Amino acid sequence: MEVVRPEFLPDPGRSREEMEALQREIAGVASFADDLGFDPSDAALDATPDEQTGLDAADAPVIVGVDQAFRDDESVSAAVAIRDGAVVESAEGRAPLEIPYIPGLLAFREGGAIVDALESLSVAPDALVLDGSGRIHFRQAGIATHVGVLFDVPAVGVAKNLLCGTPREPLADPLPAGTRVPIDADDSMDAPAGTVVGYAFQSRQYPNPEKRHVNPLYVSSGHRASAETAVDLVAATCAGYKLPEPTRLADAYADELK
DNA sequence: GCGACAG
DNA sequence: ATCTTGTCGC
Repeated sequence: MEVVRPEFLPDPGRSREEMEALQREIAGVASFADDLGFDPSDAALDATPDEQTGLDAADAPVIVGVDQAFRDDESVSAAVAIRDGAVVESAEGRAPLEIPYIPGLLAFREGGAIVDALESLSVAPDALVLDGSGRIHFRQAGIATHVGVLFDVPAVGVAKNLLCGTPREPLADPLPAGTRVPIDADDSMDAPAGTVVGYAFQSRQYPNPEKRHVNPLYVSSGHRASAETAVDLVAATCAGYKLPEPTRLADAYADELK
């Protein structure tokens, strides 16, 4: 695929102020409304052809999971494309690590490798699933938003920890599988207070949560999807594990490359 | 000054 | 994210 907004490429050499200004600009052109072009349920891994309503495996949407691993002074990005639960293509990208990890500026540290990987992908993704936040970000432009806007493709962010925002209800330790708790914007964010910027989503849970439990995922829209649809897509691509399959596969491939 | 923060 | 074995619970 190809970058369609090169002016938004994450340049690690910019000053912090310039990076933040770019993120506000990106948030301005990002869309947090549904514009997927497919039904999230059709992204289910077990989308077996159904004579009545199902679609052919060849017509199922292509979901691309993206994740990074680090080796010495370089970032290695892995992009794994899945269609109907099967891997149709894998790509890798690399870029030198030029800046340290700074909360809120993750895209400027890892974005280069991600762009490198996605540019070498020959299939056209119907949606991207990235590790990190989308709209759950101080300036509503997390790494999922940044990458989604760069390529103008639907994107969702899946994080294991909450960067900012406030769960509408306190997150009980063992949340039942399937639970969705809205994440409201707080004072640290640009979004108007009360805006639902994402969801805490319990993708799976152990049989006896009282003894051992799984923490929820923090899902947010990156681009061209609503917060609800972002969760629907993640829920459809989970296969019994905490992380959605596209992410798990990209994670494993990135480690393999490293 | 203190707190708080994806990967 | 990464450094790392066993161990607990399912």
